[in-house]
Amino acid sequence: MAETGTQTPRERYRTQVRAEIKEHAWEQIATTGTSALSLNAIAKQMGMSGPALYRYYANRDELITELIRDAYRSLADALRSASAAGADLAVLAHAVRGWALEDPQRYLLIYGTPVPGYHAPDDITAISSEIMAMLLDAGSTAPRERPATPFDIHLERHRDWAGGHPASPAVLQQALSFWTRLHGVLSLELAGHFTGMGFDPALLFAAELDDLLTR
Amino acid sequence: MAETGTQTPRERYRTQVRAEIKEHAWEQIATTGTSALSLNAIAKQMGMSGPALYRYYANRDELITELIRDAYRSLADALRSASAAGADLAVLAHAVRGWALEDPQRYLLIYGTPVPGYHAPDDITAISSEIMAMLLDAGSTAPRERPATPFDIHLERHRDWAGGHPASPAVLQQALSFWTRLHGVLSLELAGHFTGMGFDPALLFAAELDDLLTR
DNA sequence: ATGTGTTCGTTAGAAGTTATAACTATCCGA
DNA sequence: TCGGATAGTTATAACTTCTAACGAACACAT
Repeated sequence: MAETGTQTPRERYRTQVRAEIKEHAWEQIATTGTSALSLNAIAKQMGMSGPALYRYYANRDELITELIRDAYRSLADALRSASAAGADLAVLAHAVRGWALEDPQRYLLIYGTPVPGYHAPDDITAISSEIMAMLLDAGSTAPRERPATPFDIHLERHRDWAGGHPASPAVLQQALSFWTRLHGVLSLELAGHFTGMGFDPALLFAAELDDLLTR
Repeated sequence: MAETGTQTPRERYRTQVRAEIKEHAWEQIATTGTSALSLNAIAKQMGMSGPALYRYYANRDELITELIRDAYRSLADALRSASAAGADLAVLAHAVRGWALEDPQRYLLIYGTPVPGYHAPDDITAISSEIMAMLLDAGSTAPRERPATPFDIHLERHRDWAGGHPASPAVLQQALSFWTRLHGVLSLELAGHFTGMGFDPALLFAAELDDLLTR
């Protein structure tokens, strides 16, 4: 991002082509899903022969990993700008939902069915931690008061994932429930499991969120 | 299932081969995921040439659809036998969880990322409805009493998906939350998003369930 | 018992895919 | 202006799904 001015022409061209490849990849993913992503098809769309693309991405996995990274970054950005505006968990929830509906396949690329054996590189899990930290921050502005649950006690002893965040176990639990509940509604909605049922998924989403926050 | 005695030898052989194909398919899915399922590889494993398999399944989609159908049936069976033993929602929840952990890819085949444009045939959605009905039955044995929520009012007017089940809106909502919450925890767990975080997903699952039932 | 038609499995092949190797052309910096 | 790095090409291998054409096996009726 910085240092663009000191790039050589070749470097500039290279990053530009890589970006264009990703754009075509996103288009293709949005319409046909990630499993049907074809490097060959992208190359043709860009007017070059298949193998030329391997100058820019070593293989299909590397491209997809880059897309996953970008997707995580995009989600983190959305949450960060909401957080910067002083958002509480309710606002963050609708930020997540809006981001997911904007491009369902992008959401599913992150939180959908993974290929067995795939392990995200460390920098991606770092973004994931950053997202978690934002949830914990938002939950800490109005921490819940309630009697300790068995899971609270468990979390007291297993809070490494919070990365030293000084949230109470109740807030830790709230962040986890926030994540799993919103994902529960969102992923079933995006996967089409509610189509034809008649009710409005947005209201179920709101109900689940409300139940969590007014606990 | 019935009429096995009146099957011709050819019919018997055919259903037997189809079953064997599915067994190999499940093996392959469990290790490499559904996206990497290869009809060719299955044929080789069975000692026959690739195209021979097309006598039994018209194409890859038809085989996968059959696997989805079997998975739904298996889940419905698990819930039905638990229900028959007089299970409440808590027991059903652990039945679902046990069933999912038994074969994660089988769960994800049903509830994971779908291929855009795929529509399940009617008999599969019928099984899905049957599962929903069992949740409503279980929730009706000890119906929740509580003030009506906005979502309750919405459900009052959009309850077609319940298929004429006489459950109160509160129970309808409970069944939906049951579904989405358990799926939220389970799918993230099965997708590996909790690995390395340290806490026990079973306890988060239990906490989410408890929160729903003691509401 | 002997046709006979259905069904099964084969090989051949088309049209894709990912990915590598080898070659050429282009570009950019020294 | 020259020369090495880089970009793109074609050819090829090894896959995939799936169709077509053929032969062989089998079950059933006469």
